[in-house]
This record gives sequence, structure tokens and C-alpha cells, in this order.
Amino acid sequence: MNAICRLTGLIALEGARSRRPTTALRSIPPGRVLFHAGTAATSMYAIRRGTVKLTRITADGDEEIQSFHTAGEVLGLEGFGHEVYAYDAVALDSVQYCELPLPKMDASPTQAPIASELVRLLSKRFWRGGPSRGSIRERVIAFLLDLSRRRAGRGLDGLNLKLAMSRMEIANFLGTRIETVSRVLQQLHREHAIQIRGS
Amino acid sequence: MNAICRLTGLIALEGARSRRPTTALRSIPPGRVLFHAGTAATSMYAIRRGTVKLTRITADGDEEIQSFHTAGEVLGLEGFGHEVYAYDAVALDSVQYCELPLPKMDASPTQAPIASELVRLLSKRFWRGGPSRGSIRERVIAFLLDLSRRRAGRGLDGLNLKLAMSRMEIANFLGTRIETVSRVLQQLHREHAIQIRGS
DNA sequence: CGTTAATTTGAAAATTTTCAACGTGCGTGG
DNA sequence: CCACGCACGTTGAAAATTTTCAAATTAACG
Repeated sequence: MNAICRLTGLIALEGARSRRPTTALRSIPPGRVLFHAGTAATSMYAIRRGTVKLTRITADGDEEIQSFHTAGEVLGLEGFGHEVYAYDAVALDSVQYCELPLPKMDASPTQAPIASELVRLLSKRFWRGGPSRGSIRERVIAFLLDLSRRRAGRGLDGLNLKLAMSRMEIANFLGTRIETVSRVLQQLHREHAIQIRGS
Repeated sequence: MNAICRLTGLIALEGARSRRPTTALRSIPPGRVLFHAGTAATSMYAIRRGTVKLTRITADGDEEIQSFHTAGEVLGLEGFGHEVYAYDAVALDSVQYCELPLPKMDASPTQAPIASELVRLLSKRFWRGGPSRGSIRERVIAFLLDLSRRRAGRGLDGLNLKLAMSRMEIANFLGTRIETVSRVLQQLHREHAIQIRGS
């Protein structure tokens, strides 16, 4: 959250200077959209609570989930280079977030610190890859471990995950089928590698 | 190349101010490394000619190819947030590139345009995903189409590809086996969807 | 409760991997 | 120049994984 706080502060400063609204805390129910692919990228979105999926419709018309995000992550940065968002951002559960107006990157000196911070945030993404390769079993395990580590990284209990996404969405993300995900999960359960409670 | 030229110019300017070496055109043979994962990220690399793979060694000790890059692309930007490179950059053939010293992002006003340009470059990456999902056949096709489109995008003939990477490297990138890649390629060849010449 | 959506499970079909063999091009040393 | 070894690519066939299709269970919700 550190980087976001810095960034928020910087943008607030800039906003004050240019009389643009700075930030707003919002809350939306599951299924609702934070921003749509292709629409003008005017803000970035800092998640405070809940889980968001980034998703897009492929050329053949089906959904392709690109990533999942939770508290502490900032979405919508891809809009910079292209002026529009690259993905739909959809709330998977009840999501609380801050909308931070994207400063126009017009290379004015006052924005140097903002740009610098953005570069830092953007480049972080390259370190967290997409779904892993290998067998589906390995992909599912890597998926769970990633969720766990990200949770632990924020000081929470990484051993107790509440999956905000459906099997369908996990399968889509991992590039496999819902039945296969289910089977692997149950398999891991039987091996006592994990424990499944409720849905 | 437009963005790079702008960027190069900007960095040169900055370099003149701070008396740091600005840029250097280099050339390396296949197999040689532009930069190593984990080492201090001091420069970014603009490819002028040839093909480079970004690759890393996974926890279990095997190679994982993250992407392929050709003329007009800039590598090493991920170093910003972490001070070190995230991947090994390895030349697949004879590669010509420019090394551009990464300005320390210290938020000084003179660097605002540079940062702005970097943000633009970085965010572009989110629009070009990793390997596609679906069957291997689809992945191979998507891989070839991507190469073709990237070539065409630079004004070259997109119908005539010279694959700088081995079957092994394609397989690794697509998350499959060398034999499977070979079979799909031959299959496409038999269907007259593509034509394979030489190695 | 009753109805619907989501998940699990089973078994056959399809895809992909594995293992083994074969071919080809290329450079080295004889 | 030729033979040899070696890396790379191709091909075949059996084994393993994954998908598909169908049905059974379970969870969610009014």
C-alpha cells in the first residue's frame, strides 16, 4: 500500500494545482464493473477490499481472464499508453476501491514524481507473471500458492484462502476446463495437501 | 521506433547534463547475453536488429522463456521498480542493439519527459500478452500470427518469417513439447496453411 | 421448501506426452 | 574431400493427461 499512498498524495497535490477532483472511495457489489475495456482511461483504481478480475473478450467472442487482484493493487494503468483501458475490470465480490484520476502525462515538471511512481508500479507487474506452465495440477498449485503468498505478503493468513472466483473463472484463467480444476482440487484435498470448506 | 527515438533523444539530453555516457551501438553473436536476471539494472536495451529472448530459471531449475523480441522493442524496463533485471536477455541470432543508460528515477524535473515516455512504453506491454491459451494447435497458430503481425507492423513482409528460435524454444514458450510443435507445424504445412523452408 | 446454478464424479473420446528411432545439416579432424 | 559425431528436427506408437458428455450432488436463494 505504500506506493499507492505516495502516489495518491502526489496526485492529490497535482489535483489541487489543476482543480481536478482527486480521489473518491467507492463500493460496488459482485458482478459490477469498475471500468470497461476500450473506454477512455481517465482514472486508475486502487483496490481497498475484495477481488477484481481483469478480463477481455477474445476475437472469437469468449471471455479470457487475464488476472485477479485484491486489496493493495492498482488497476487501469495500461490505459496510459493507449488512452483506453485494455481490460474489463469486474468485481468478484463486494469491492471497495479508490478512483484516482489519471493525470494527463504531458511531461510537465510537476508530474515528474508521479510519473516516477507510476513507472515503479508498472514495472512491478512484470515480476508477477500470468498463469504458470506445466500440467494442470502444477498450474492449480501455482495458482493457490500465488494467492496464498499475495495474502501473506499483506500480513494476512496465507493458509486460509477464501476464493472469490468460481471454478469456471479459475479454469478460464488457467486455460483448462472446470471439471479438471475440480478434479485437481479434490485430488489435493484427498492427499491432505489442502482442505476444502464450503463452496 | 518513434518512441525510442524520442526517448533516446531525451536521455542523451539528460546524459549531457549529468556527464554520463549516453548511448552505444553494440553487436553480439547468437547465444550471448545482453543482461542477466538479478544484476543491477543500469541500462535499457533498444533492439535494432535480430531477435532476443527473455528467459528466467524457475525454482525447479529449468528455463522458462517469457517472450521474444525483435527490432524496435526496448528491454530491461522491468529493472526500474526493483533495481535489478527480472530476466536474462539472450540473443537468438546476431543482434544489434543500443544500450541506453537508465536514468536514476529521482523525480528531478528534468526527467519528467523521460518518465512520461517510459510509462508509455511500459504500458504498451500489457497489450501484448504472453502465449495464448487453448489447444497447442491454436497456440502455435497464435504464435506465428503474432510474429507475422509484429513484422508487418514494422512495414516488413509478414508472410515470410525467419524463425530465429529453435523448436525447443518455441515449445518452451508455448508450454508444450518440441515434438508437439513439430507435429503441428508439419500438419499446418500439409494443410497448405503454411510453407516450411529449410530449418 | 423448491428451483436453479454451481460443483463434483464417472467413463469414453481426444489430445498431448513420452520414449525410441530415424533423418539431415554442419563442422571437425583425419 | 570425406567420415564421423553431434545437435536439431521429424516421425511413429504406446502411455498419460485432459476434454467431453452425462449424470449425480451440493450449495444458493427466493
